[in-house]
Formats: sequence, C-alpha cells, structure tokens
Amino acid sequence: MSNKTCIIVSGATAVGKTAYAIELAHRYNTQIISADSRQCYKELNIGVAKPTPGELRDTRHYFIDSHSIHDDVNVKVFEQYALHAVHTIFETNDVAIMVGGTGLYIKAFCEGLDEVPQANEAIRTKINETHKARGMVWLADEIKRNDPLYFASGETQNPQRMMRALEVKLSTGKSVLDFRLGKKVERNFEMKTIHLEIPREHLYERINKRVDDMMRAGLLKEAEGLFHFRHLNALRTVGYKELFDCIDGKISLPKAIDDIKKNTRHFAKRQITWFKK
RNA sequence: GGUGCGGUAGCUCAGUCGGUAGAGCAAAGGACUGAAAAUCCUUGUGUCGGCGGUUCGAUCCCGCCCCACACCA
Repeated sequence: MSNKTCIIVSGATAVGKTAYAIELAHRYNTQIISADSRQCYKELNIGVAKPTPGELRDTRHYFIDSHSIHDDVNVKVFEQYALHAVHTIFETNDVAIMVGGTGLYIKAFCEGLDEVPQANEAIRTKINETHKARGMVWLADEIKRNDPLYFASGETQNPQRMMRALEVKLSTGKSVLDFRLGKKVERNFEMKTIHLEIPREHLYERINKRVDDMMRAGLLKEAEGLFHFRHLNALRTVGYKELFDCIDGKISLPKAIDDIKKNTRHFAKRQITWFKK
C-alpha cells in the first residue's frame, strides 16, 4: 500500500487553503479530509469559513459537518476519524488530500499520539468544577502535591494543561509525562506537505475582509441561534464568542467585529508559529 | 478673538515634589500530545508638541509659538 500518498495542505486561516485543496482534488480526481477543529461541526457555518455547499457537493470532504457541537471532539477523535477516512479514499484512489489549519490535528495524523488511558469522566468533571470555584492556587497546589514531576518541569500557569495533567494522574496513578514517549508512528502510506504562505500584511487584509463578508452573510443571526450553547467548547470559537458578548450586552457590535478581526489575527499568528516547526 | 483643559510608545493614558519615563491595548517572538479557532509564556528608547529662559541638570518650573478639544464672544 506504499504507493498511496496523502498530500497535506497546511497554512494559516484565510490564506486560501480551501480553494487550493479543491483544485488539487480535481487534478487527482480524489477527495478531501479537513483538518480543522471547527469545520467538523454541522451547526457552525458562516463563522468557520467552510467550503461552500456547491464545493462540498462537487468534492467529497471528510470531517466537515461530520459532528455535532454536542459531541466530544478532540485530537484523538480526529486521528481515528482521519485515518479511517484516508483508507476509505485509498480504496478507490492513490492520492488523498488533507487540508487544514489545526496543527495539532495534522501532527497527530502524521505521527500518531502516545497512548494515554482514558481519563475518568467523574474525576475530570470534578477537577473542572473545583478549578472554577477555587481557581489557580488550588490547581497549582493539587499538581504540586499529586504530580511534583509535572509541577517542576511543566507549565504552572496554564490551567488547561494543569487540569489535564491532574486528571491523568488521578485517573491512572501515573504522571502524564510518563505517557509522553513522543515516539512517531509509521503510517503505511506516503505523505507530502504543501505549506501555503502569503505576506503577513496581505493575510491580515484578507482576514479583515473575510470578517466583513461573514457579517454580511448573516453571522450575527447564526450566532444568535447558537447563543444557548455558548458554554460548549465548540462555541469557544473566534467569530462566535465575540458576538455572544455583544448579544449579552457586554460590548457593542462594532467592538465585537473589531474583536473578531483581532482574535482571528492572533489565531493566524499562532498557526504561523506552529507551522514554522 | 478671550478663557479653560490637554499635547508623553502605533492607540488610550499614568508619572517624574527638577536627576532623560511606565501601564493596558495593539504589534512582534515563542510554547504546544484527548479543550488546539483552545490554553499559556516572553518582549516597552520614546526629539515626553516646537523654540527660547531659569538651573550643575528641564519631559517636569517660566515665556512665546503651534496643534486638539470645550466653553464664552
């Protein structure tokens, strides 16, 4: 099966990955796997810059509209889904296309993830709730007490990572660090990467314009319809969270739009940093 | 035209009882293994509006000028 190849198209948001990938898919007469942590949700449309319905009809896309905002989607879920998808594509094609801006997802697809036992759901919930109630001081103390190794070497300011470390430790009795072997999995197909880049200034212009286009296309209305679900992780998404603040009366609409542009810029910058590696 | 209040980092402003200045935001750089469009870390030299004066020394005090805003004519 080593004659099979997955072409991976990466790049920051708004560089033009979607159009490029579709063109590639046409050239190879094949299908696309999206590597985007937000486009997989069927309830999210305008704000996540999905391919158009026409494009989706024209070229089969995996991991777009494949999940609900109520599902628990994460890297592991993506890795398994994407692996299954490439092999499905390889049944009828020699080439598959992957396109996306979620660096961690692409990495997991290419190199695999270290095996970590499933964390206990009750423990996870309890950690989240206690952190919410008692804050960072409590979290830091817990980490220090339960996993001094992580406390010494890891991030001591990052609640998300600390909670993850704590849930693994309390669920398995072992430190997350013990599971992080960092060994790369060999896939049974070839991979080629195409990284798309444009000058920063140009990218920022495209972002600003795209946000204005999204607003014109009715993003506010879409956000209003999702307002009830704003606590879900899937809705902690640039383009929605700012509008929720506006609907909540916390900020004005012009401010929300500026925030969306700014946060999209920040997001793009983080992607650029990631892909530099 | 008169009076008042301002002019300090890209923006909003703080401050120096006279010893050449610092916050937030923006911006830049970085990290990243089951929340990743998430989460977190690092980075602040700028004719302190201009020209003079006083002073060992002025961004700070004084004078004049320029600009912005407010009010009065």
